[in-house]
Amino acid sequence: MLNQELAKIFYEIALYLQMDEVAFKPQAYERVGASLENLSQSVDSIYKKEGLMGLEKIPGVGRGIAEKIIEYLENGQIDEHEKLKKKIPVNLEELSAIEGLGPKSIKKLYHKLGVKNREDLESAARKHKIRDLEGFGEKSEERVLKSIEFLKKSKGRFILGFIMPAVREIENQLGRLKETKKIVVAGSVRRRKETIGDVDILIVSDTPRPLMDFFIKMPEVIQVWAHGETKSSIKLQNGLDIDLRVVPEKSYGAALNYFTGSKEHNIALREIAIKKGYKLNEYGLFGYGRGRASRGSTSQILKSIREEVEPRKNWRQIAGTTEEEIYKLLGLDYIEPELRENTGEIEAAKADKLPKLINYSNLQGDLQIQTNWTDGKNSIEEMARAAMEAGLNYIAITDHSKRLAMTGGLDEKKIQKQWQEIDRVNKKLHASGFKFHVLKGSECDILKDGSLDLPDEILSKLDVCGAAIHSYFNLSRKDQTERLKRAMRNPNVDIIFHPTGRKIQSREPYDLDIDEIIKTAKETNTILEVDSYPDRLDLKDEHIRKCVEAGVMLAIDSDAHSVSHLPYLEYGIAQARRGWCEKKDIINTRPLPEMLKLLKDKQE
DNA sequence: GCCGTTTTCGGCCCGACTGTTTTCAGTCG
Repeated sequence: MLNQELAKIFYEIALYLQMDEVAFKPQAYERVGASLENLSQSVDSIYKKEGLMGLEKIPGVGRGIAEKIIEYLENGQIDEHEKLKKKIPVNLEELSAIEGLGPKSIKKLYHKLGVKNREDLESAARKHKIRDLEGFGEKSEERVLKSIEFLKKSKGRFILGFIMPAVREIENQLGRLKETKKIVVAGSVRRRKETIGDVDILIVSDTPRPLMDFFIKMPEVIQVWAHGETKSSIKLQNGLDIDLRVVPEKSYGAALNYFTGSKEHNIALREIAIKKGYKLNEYGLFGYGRGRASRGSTSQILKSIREEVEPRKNWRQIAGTTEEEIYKLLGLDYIEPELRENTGEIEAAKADKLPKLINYSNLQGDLQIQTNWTDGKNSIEEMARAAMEAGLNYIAITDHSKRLAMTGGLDEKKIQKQWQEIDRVNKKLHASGFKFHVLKGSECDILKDGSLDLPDEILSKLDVCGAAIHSYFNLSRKDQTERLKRAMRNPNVDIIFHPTGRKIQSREPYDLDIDEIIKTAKETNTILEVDSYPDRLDLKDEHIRKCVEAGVMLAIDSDAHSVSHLPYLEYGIAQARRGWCEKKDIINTRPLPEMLKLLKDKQE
C-alpha cells in the first residue's frame, strides 16, 4: 500500500511540474511512479534492510527521490509535494481522470474559474463558463460533461475476464470485413492485465477508410472520440473505450509491438534502438544511412532528427513486419506480451534468461470446483463433463465446509455422502470409456485461530484438501499471518485457496506478510493457489513471481461455481504468465498420478 | 531528476488527432 501511496504522490508531482513546463523532471517522476507500482517489495522494508543505498537500487530512483521516499516514511508527507499542492490546490486525481484534461488545462481552469475538483468542473461546464476560455470551446465543454457522466457510473477500468467476451465480439465483427487482412487486440488486453482501461485494436489493411467508417457506426457505439485516416476512437454502450488503428503489412510487427506496450517497455526498447543507431516507432525499426546502420554517433543522429534535417530521407526500414525480427535486431530474445512491463524482462532477454512461460494449453486438471452441494449451480457430474469437454483430465470437487452455513457448507456426514456420489460419477464415466477422474476435495474453512473447520480424520481421507479464509478479514497483520501459517502446518492441508482474499475493485486483501507466507509454504510444502476467477486473480502476478523465485509450487484453479466459469482458467494462466511461471511451477500441469504424488500428505 | 556495454555531463521516445487555431498547443497512448 505504501508503494502505491508514494507512486500516487510522484505522479502528482509530475503533473504539477508539467503545468509549469518543467523539462524532463516530469518523466523522471512518472517513471518512478510506475516503478513503485510494479515493485514487489515495500519501500519500507527495503529502507529498513538496506537504507538509502537500497532505495537507490530501485529503477528510476536516484539520490533526490530516495531522499523524498525517506521523507515520506518519516513524516508521512513530502515537502515539495505539499508546496506544489498549496500553489495549485486541486484534486488532481479527480480532474486528470477526465477525458482530454491534462495538466495545462487543469491549471488554466483553476486560475481562471477556480475549478478545484470534479464538482466545480461540472458546475462550470453546466454554466457554459468553460467555452469562453482561451483554448477551450463548446466541444471541450461537452466532452468534459460526457466524461464526468461516465466516471460517475463506473470506476473507469474493467476487469479483464468480465469484459473479454465483449472485446472478442467486436474483434469478430471487424475481422469479418473484407478489408481486414489481419486483426489483433493489442494493448493491456494482449498483456492480459487484470484490469484494462481501454482496448487497442490493430488491423492490417490497404483500405482503412471503410474500416474506420464501419467502426464508428457500429450499433454499440455511443460516442465517437476521434475519427481519422488511420486512427479512430469510440466508446461503447457498456462504457468501454476502443481505439482502432490501421497499418500496412510492412509495419504490422512494429505497430503491434508499439500498441501492445507497456509504455515503459516501449521506451526501454527505443532507448536500446537509439544506442544501436536505430530509430523505433510504430512503423518499423529504421537504420540510418545506406548499408551501415550505425554511421554517425548517437548524438549526431539525434541532432539531425531534432533539427529535422531532411527528415526520414536517410532512414531505411530494417525491420517491422514481425515483432520477432525487431527484438532480434535489438539483440533481445522474443519477449511474450505478458512480460512487457519493464520489470526485468529486457535484461533477461538480453542475457538469454527469459522463462519458458506456461502455455495456455498446459493445464491437465482443476483443483477448485464448487457444485450444487453448496453454492455452485451444477451437479458433480455436470461439472465433470464440462471439464472433460474443456480438455481437462481431472477435477477436484471442493465444496465449502460447514462453517459457511450461508452456502450450505458440508459437515462430516454430508461430505462423506458426497464421496459416494463422486465414486458413482467416476464409475459411470469410466464405464463409458472416459479416462477422466473426479477427486474428493474440500474448500475447508480456516477458523479464526488457524485451525480447520473439519476434523483431521476427514481431511486425511480427501484426495485434495484446500483451505481458505472466509471470515475475520480484519485481524492484525501478525495474527492473520500466524493464522494462515498454522493452517499450512496442518499435514493434511495441500493447498491454500485464494491466499490474500482480495476482490478486484471491491475488497482489499486482508493484511498479510506475504513473504512470510511464501517462506512457510516452501517449508511445509504447501501449494499456493492462483485463483482464476476474474475479480480474484489471487495470488496476483507479483506474488506469483516471488513464489517462482522461492520455488513454491502453485496451482491454477477456476474456482468455478458453474460450468460457464471453467473458461476462467485462461485468466489464471495469464496471471501466472505475468508472474513468470513455467509449466513446471504449476502442479496441475502434471498428469494425475504425478500430481497426487506431489501433494503434502502423499509424500514419504 | 535519472542515467551511463562510449558518458559523472549532457542527454532525455514519438506520432496521431482534436479543437481552436491562422500555424499550433494540448492530450493520449
